Amino acid sequence: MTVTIKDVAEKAGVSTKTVSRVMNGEAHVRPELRDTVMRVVEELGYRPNAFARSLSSARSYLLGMFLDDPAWSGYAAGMQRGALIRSRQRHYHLVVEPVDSRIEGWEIDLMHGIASLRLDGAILTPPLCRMVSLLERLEAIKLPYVRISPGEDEGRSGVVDIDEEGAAFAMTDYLLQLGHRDIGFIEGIPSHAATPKRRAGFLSAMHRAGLPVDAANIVPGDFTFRAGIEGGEALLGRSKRPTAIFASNDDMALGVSAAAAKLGISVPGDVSIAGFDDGPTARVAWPPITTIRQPVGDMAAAAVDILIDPAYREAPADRRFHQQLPYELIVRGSTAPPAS
Amino acid sequence: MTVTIKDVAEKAGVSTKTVSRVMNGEAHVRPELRDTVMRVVEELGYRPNAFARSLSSARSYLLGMFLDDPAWSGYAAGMQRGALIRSRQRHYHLVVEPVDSRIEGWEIDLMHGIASLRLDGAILTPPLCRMVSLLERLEAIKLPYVRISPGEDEGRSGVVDIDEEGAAFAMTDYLLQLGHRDIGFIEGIPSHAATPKRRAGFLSAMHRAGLPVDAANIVPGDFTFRAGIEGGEALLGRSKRPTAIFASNDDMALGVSAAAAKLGISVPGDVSIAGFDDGPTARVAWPPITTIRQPVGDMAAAAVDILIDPAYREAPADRRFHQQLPYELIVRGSTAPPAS
DNA sequence: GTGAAAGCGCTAACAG
DNA sequence: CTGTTAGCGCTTTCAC
Repeated sequence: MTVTIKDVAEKAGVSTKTVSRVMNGEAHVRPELRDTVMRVVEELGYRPNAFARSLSSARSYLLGMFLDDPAWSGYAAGMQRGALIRSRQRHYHLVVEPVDSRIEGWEIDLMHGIASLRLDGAILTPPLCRMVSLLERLEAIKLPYVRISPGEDEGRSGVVDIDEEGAAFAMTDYLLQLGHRDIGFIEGIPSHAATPKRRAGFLSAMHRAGLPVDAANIVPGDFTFRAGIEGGEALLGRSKRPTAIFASNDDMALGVSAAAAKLGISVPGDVSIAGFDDGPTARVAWPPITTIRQPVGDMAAAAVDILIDPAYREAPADRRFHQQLPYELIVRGSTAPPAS
Repeated sequence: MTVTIKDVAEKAGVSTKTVSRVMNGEAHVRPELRDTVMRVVEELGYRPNAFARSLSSARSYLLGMFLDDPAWSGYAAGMQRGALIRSRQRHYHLVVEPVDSRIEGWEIDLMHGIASLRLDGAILTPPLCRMVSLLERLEAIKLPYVRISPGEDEGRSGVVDIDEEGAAFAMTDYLLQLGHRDIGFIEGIPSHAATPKRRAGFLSAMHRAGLPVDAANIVPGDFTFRAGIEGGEALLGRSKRPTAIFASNDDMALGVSAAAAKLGISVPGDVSIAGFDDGPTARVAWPPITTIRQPVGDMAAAAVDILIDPAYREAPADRRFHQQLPYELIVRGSTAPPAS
């Protein structure tokens, strides 16, 4: 049989409540007693039963991460990894809930799943973090949540993001510094808040440089490699093609790179290519992709910290629960000055 | 307040035990009563509290997946995704436990983490599935586990894998069919069981074709892109270079591809490149990588099914709990007949 | 087929 | 500072 709190209490000659206090690091226990208890805990190899604990207290020590990413991209994987690791450090467990919002009834499914688990909080990743009906449901059951890069309605909950627009501006500016004037841009999927922001950053850098942006230089995309190929072919197939292409994420940048290879256009000799995210794929390309590093792991970890903070339930709108993490411009081999 | 079993029992005019029986799909309930109860459950939106249930019964409806993958490759992500989705279908939850076996004391940490959760079972992925001391610990606490591709000691538990050797043989054979005779091979990380098996498959295909394998044609690797670059440079930098290179996974194949690009060697014109796994990176390369599709998602799902099977606890060595899933040779653009 | 009573292992609330 | 008393919400006996 497994060791229970009673066994420990008995052997240590104290009440179960005292053991409980020690295990939870509460104050008001004499240091000597605490040591005695800890020793017995070690001896017996006692581990509190998480279910019993959750049943009698309000907390479950369980956090949820809701993910709607059919492609299961490096972005989602990195988020998960970051949240997982931090959760463990803080003695919480993470329950990842994959969601497919294309399927009718997904919200109800999701709510059912979490209703029985009594999560202490949830992390909402894009694009779920923008689905108001989901937010309302969570609020209705008073489940605290933190959104990652929602891009709007930021007072509604804790938020972790980066300065998407600033980052896109910085990348565009970098390309301009290299001497590029005719720059193509491939957009992300419209459901993500990052999409308009990255475009805005691109446009504002172009405008600030006094450069016109030909409408044909902005093509739609959806963050997939395939979209990058198609966008790349569209941009590079024109008679007067851009000397640089900024794709809204790395997978699309790789697609552009593939399109260039197909067309016999060299990178970065004939065309420079930039991505966004610095996901796992950006590094396994040749040439490696110049990109914006988005600290997805740290972002997820920050979300965990916010959720665990006891003060968060009281004041979810507090400024300190809105964290913007730094991005970084990573210059690799896919960008160079334009051919003269 | 949330709805409890009592509320349902009261409103339906039955005992809590009857509600419990209905919720658990037990026999011995009159159909009409069952319907009444179900209706009330719907009306009230009742969801059983997983903690209360786990506390009083033996089951937790929680499965663990232990992952030791510092690189957090597509392989691990795919496994996770497959297990996650199947777990939800079966009304279980999956608790992913990332592990870093390079850190002293990881086993104890892991055991602590799971002790409090009373998992119903665990999925062990490579290379954890080969760590005997871990297996012993799990057996000591009677936690059923299923191993993914352990490569040895297969009677010890349920196992899900593919025919690694056969797959490597098939790939090599395909390259031979194309006309290649001088084929380089890059090995995986030694801690994975797949590593010697893939090499064995390669060697046996070469031997069967009556071809000698120069020792210099087999270079070490560790499944990373970097190792692929290094291995590729080693193989392609030689005066008499191989006309094809078979890397033990996709990331390394991409590394070879990058090395070839650096050296000005065209793919597949001058050298053919093949990978293994068909992970997310294989498709975002140019040219796309010819590879072996390993159904990682299905493998993880199969592991979930085995763990949930009530018969598994009794007879973990039963043949039906050893499943070998089919692999598939995926021909893409990175392979072609050798230049004449 | 159905129900009553007794916990599962822990913590909250209150005493002392 | 420490202990006692009640449950948390469910399932398990074991009656009926």
